[in-house]
Amino acid sequence: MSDRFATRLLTWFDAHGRHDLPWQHPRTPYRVWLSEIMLQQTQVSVVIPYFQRFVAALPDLPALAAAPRDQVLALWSGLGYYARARNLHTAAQRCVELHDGDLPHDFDALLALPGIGRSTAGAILAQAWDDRFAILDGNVKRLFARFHGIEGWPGTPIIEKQLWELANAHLPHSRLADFTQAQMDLGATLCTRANPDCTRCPLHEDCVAFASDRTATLPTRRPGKTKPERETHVVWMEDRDGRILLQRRPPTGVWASLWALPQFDTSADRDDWLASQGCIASSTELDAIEHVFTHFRLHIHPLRARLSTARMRVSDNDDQRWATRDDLATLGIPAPIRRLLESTP
DNA sequence: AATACGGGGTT
DNA sequence: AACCCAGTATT
Repeated sequence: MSDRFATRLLTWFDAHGRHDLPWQHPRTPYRVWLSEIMLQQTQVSVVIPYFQRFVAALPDLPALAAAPRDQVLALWSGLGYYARARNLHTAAQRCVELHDGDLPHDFDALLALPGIGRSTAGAILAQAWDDRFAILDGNVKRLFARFHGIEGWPGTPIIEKQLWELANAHLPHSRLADFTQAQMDLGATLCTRANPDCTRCPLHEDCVAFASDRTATLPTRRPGKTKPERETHVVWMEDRDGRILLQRRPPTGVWASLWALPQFDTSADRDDWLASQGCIASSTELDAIEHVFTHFRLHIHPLRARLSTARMRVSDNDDQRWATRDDLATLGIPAPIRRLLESTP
């Protein structure tokens, strides 16, 4: 049986969909997987240069599995949600151990890999193998919330369950890769969050939101909440040769395992640490940097300190290192810290 | 069921 | 300045 939704969407896709995304040529399971992970909560235009750089450095799954963790994080640096990079790396190694160096062609085996949930597993199977699985990303949620007039924030399990059922109900029996891509292309180009272009939409005749003039209020917005503010103090320490002291962040929490500046909750803690570090020739407070996360707003107070000696008592190790300006490009560094280090003379 | 997890784009 | 984006893992 042919679903009008799927039929019309596929016809539209052939004429107006995106057929030139980098992960579509060639469309291998590895490249599909990598793109799906990078695209989690991240816009296509942002992902493209990262994807190109990543596959140039690590062109296949065994290369990724064999790469040092720091290289993977460096390739990810600036994309955010760094657990994605660590999970990707771990999953690649598991594929080498368990699946002969390939991504498994099996829903449950994909789901068992770190970083792959229900939607990404479906996306990989549909895109790489034309298997009949639904996805439910932001685009698909928006499409079906509007098409069927579903009220309620899609973040709640009740609404999400309804949307999964609709996504499955509209699945065609062929062209699953194209159907998957078509939903995302429609959501990205016509059925956009703001000002959807309904007159050009192949589905508007059957769309509940269009018929009832509710495209502006569907899908229902997330309930608003005020963000807490947090403060942190960092020390930008330079030796006489201009090398910068970096410390590895703890393995969990914000910026897990990335290289950042020594960081303290209070200026008193910072000063205690500084006093223990030997001869400081000079120190200057720099302007605070504001950085907004999903769940809080962080004010970073940098102190720039210059050492009168060539190097400190501490030597390079796995959690602490003196980096030259050139080294910064090869390391995984949080975006605001990188901006600070690279924008200040 | 709620929260943690980045960074950038859009309006 | 909100709000959102090709979500997943943890609690």
